[in-house]
Amino acid sequence: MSPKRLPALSPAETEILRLIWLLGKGTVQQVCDKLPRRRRIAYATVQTLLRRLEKKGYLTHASQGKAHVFSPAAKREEVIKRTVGDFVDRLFGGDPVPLMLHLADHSKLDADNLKRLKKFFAKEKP
Amino acid sequence: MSPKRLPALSPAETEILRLIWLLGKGTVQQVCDKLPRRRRIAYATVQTLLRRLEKKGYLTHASQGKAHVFSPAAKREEVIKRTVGDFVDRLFGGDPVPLMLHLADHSKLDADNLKRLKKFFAKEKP
DNA sequence: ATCATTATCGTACATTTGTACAATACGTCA
DNA sequence: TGACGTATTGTACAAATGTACGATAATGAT
Repeated sequence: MSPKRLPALSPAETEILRLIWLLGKGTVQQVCDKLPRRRRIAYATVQTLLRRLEKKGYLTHASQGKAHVFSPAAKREEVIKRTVGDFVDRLFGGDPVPLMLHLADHSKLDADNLKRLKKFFAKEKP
Repeated sequence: MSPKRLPALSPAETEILRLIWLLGKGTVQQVCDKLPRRRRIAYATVQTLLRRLEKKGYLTHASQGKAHVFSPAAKREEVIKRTVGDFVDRLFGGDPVPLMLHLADHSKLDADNLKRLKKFFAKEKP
């Protein structure tokens, strides 16, 4: 069967889920600590978002001592694909090319990344 | 002065705004007609979204006969930049490279677009 | 002028989202 | 084993979102 379509992620949920991916797994506290300074939200808020992510099927938790350790319950690659797909649909009508060109144009890419991208596209059949 | 930060776009609003960009300008009816079949929503709903986009500062309207003609009130390029930026922040922590690689990997690019991208990256300084 | 047509406006409303306090439970150390 | 410090739960709530009905107003044809 195809992986069932999970409910869409809200912006705030997306960011929290990203942090869990970054950590591999983590407690509320650990997620809080990873929050970028530009994005200060209360412990309790993070907790709610983690709960909601679990209810939606993106996370599971295991109790370790007093704390809950949340970990991914859906394949990151899949989630990314769907999320990016939805985004491209809404903003670009489903055509990824304008987005790629936009990113290429507006991102300050360091030499290293530039090389990776150059190589990637150089390798593609013409 | 820097262009003032408009309130964030909701997903549904984003799609409607895209259609206005596509049309250049248009009435509620015209926007409805451009809705992809995958996305059937009522006339009145489109109307509400257009009104909200206007209130937020993304659109203006001019009355032409009985109908309202909505047109962009913010520079598309700016809006795109901010919207994509927010998205990259939330899903990739601000690093555009994974998104670019993801897109390159998962999009079925036709020869033409591939060439554009190849050329783009080939041209960049090493 | 009147009627049918078609647009807009005002309003509504259930959900979701973002944010968080207060109360309770669980472990740990003395 | 009792107190202390965290962690979790339950609950709350205003604002935003998605969706749309009913009433009203403007237009064009007769």
